[in-house]
Amino acid sequence: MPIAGRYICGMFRPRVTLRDVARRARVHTSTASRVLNPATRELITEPIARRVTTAAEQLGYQPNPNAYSLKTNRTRTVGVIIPDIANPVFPPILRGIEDAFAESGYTAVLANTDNDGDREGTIFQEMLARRVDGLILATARRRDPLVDRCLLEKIPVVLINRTVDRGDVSFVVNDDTFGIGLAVAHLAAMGHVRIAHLSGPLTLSTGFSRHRGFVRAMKKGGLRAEPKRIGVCGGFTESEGRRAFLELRERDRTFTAVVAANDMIALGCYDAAREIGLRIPGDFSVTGFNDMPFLDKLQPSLTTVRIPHYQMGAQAARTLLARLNGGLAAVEHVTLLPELVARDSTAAPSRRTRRGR
Amino acid sequence: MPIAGRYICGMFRPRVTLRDVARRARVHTSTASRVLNPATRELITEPIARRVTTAAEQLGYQPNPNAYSLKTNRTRTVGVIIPDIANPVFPPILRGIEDAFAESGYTAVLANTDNDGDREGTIFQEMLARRVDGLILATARRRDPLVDRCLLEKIPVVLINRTVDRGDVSFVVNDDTFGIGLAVAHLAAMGHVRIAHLSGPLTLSTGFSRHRGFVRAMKKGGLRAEPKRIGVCGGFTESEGRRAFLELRERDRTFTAVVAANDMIALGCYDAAREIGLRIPGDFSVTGFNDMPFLDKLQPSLTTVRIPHYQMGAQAARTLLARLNGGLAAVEHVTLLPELVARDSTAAPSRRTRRGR
DNA sequence: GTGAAAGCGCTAACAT
DNA sequence: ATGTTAGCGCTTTCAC
Repeated sequence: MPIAGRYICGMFRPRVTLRDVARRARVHTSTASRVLNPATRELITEPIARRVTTAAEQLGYQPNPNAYSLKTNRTRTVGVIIPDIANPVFPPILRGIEDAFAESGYTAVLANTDNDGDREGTIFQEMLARRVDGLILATARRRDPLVDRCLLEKIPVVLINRTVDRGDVSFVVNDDTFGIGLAVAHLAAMGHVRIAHLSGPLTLSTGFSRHRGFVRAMKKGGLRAEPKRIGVCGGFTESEGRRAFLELRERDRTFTAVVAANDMIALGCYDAAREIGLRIPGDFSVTGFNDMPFLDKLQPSLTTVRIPHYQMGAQAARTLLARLNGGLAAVEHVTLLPELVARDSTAAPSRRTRRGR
Repeated sequence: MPIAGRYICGMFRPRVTLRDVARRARVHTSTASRVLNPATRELITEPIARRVTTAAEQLGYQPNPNAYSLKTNRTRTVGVIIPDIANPVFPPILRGIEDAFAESGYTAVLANTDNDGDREGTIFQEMLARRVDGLILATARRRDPLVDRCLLEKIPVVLINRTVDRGDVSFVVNDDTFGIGLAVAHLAAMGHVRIAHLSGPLTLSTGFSRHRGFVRAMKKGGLRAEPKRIGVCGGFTESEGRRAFLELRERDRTFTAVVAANDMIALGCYDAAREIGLRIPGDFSVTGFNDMPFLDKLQPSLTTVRIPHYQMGAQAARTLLARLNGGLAAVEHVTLLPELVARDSTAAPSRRTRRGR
C-alpha cells in the first residue's frame, strides 16, 4: 500500500493533512476545517482564521478529495457520455464543458459509446459506480431508457445536442428547426424551388427536428416538400449520405438542391455526385449542418449551418452546476441559435436544371 | 449532506455497503473484503467465499471507490494532459487510452492546456490535488519542467507523441525520422531534387526530429538539404505554414517540393500557393504529416504520413498500467512506425520547374 | 481461515 | 466561537 506523500528534493515528505494544519495553528481540526470551507468560514474569528490559513499555506496543504467524498457523498465529478470524440462536433463541446467547470472544482470524466446501446448501459453503470454527482448526455435518442433511469433515480442530468420527447428533463440543444430554415431560405432566395432533404435518423431529436424544420420551412416559403424528395439516412454518416442521395435520384431527377441533415451526409452527396458525374453547384446545390472543421477547404467549399458547440458545452455545464449546487433546481430548456455560413456549394439553379431534366 | 443511496422504483434505497454484504453472508466485513478482492480471495475457503459473492450479487453491491481510495491512497485515476482535443490527432489517441484502460478499472481524466505553460502548471497541480495515480503527457517540450517534476517526485508518467531530451522517462512516440524519410524518398523517387522543408518548432521533439530526419534522408538520398530551403514555423499551424512558405519563396524559387512538418503547415502552403497563384502539384509538390481526417477531400488531396494514433494511445496506457501495477517498472521507450499515404499533392516535377525558375 | 480492531482524512452534529 | 466526538466504507495488521 502506497503511503501518502511525495518526494521533494529527493526526500520523501508525508502528505500534509488537516490535522497537521490544525496542530501548527494550534486549533482543533474541526476549526481548521471550518476555516478552509468557504461556507463555514464566517463561524470563526478573524485572527484564528488567519492563523489557520497561513499554516495551511506554509505547509502547502491540499485537502484530500477522497476523504471529502467519503464523508459527504459528493465527488465533484461529472460524467460526460458522448457517441465519439473523433466526431469533430464534440471536441468544442468538451472544451466548453471543461472551461465552464474550471472554477467550480468539478471535473468532467469522458466516455465514448459509439452509439452502442449496450455500451451506453455499461458506461452508465461505471459512472454510477464511480459516484459521479451528475451526468451530461450527448447520446440521447428520442425515447431513451438511460434518461428514463436518471429521472427515476433522481440522478442530476443535462442532455446536450440531442434531446428526448419527454419534456421533464433539462437540455441544451441547437435550434435545429430554425437552422434548417436558414438553409431552405438561403436556397429559396437563390431561386431554388424543388429542394430535397436527406434527413438523419428520425429516432434522434436532431434528425427528427431537422426533418420537421425542413417541411415547415418549405411550407412557409410557399414551396412543396415532396415526399419523393425526402430521403432518410440510417446514420449521420458519409456512406449513408451517399446511399440516400443515389436512392433519391432514382426517385426524382428534378431537384436542384439538397439540404443535408449534417455535414457528413453532405459529404456523401459530394461522393455520389463525383461518381455519377454531377457538378456542385452546377447541377445541384448542397447544404450541410454543423460547420465542422475544414469544410472551407473542400472543393467546392460547403455551405452549412454553424452551431455554437462551445457555448452549448459551457451552457450544459452551467445548467448542471446550478442543479448540483442548488439542490432541486427547475428543469431548464436552453436552445441556441445557429447561423448560416454561405460558401460555394450553393448557387442559383442553372437554366438547364431550373427547367428540370 | 446527501445521504448515500438511490431511488429505485420511486423508493429511496440506501447504498449497500460491504457491511451489508457481510451481514447477509453472516461473516465479518474483513472476510467479505478478502473475498471481493481478487488478491486475497484465495485466503478464504470456497463455501464462505461463495456465500459472500452471492450475497453481494443479490444486494447489487458496488464498492465505494472513495473509501477504497482513502484507505489505499490509490484512486485508479490517470490524468491525461494534451494541448487541445480539437486538434484532430488527439481524439484517436484518447480513444486508444480509454479502450486500453477499459478492463483495468482505471479512468482517464482529460485536460487541455493550449500549449500554455502556466495552464500546464495549474492543471498539473489540480491533477495532483485530485490524487491521480499517474499521468500521460502529450504536452512535453524537449526540456520540460513538468516532466522534471514528475521524475523528481516519482510520479508515474508516460509521454506520448512528443518526448524530452533526457532519456530516463517512458514514452510512446511515432518514428518521426523514419516518417519524414518516407516523404523524402517518395518525392525523390518521383524525380524531385530541390526539396524544401518547413519544420515545426525545434523546441518540440516532433519538430526537431522531423527536421533532423529531413536532413538525414536528403543526405542518404544523395540530395542536398540547403539551408535556404529550410524554414522554421513557430507552431504547427496553418498560419505559420503560410508565413513560412512565403518566406521560403523569398529565399529560393527553385524548389520543386515541400516537406511540411505536419498537415496544418501543409495547409498553410495550400493557402499561400492559392494567394500567389501557384499550382499544386503543377508548380510544386507538398507532403504533410499525421493524416488527419478529410485530407482526402482537399483539392488536391494531400499526400501525408499516417501515424498510428490509436495504437499510440493504447500503448501509452498499457505502459503506464504496467508501472502502476508492477510498482517500479523499467523505463520503456516505444516507437511506432508510420506509413506514407500517397495522394494528389505530389507528382513528378514538371519540365518547367525541373529546370528551376 | 476467520474475526477483531484500528484508522485512512475529512465533516458535522452536538456539547461547551 | 471553538472543541469533542462519531463515523463515512473500506483495507489490513494482528490475534486467535
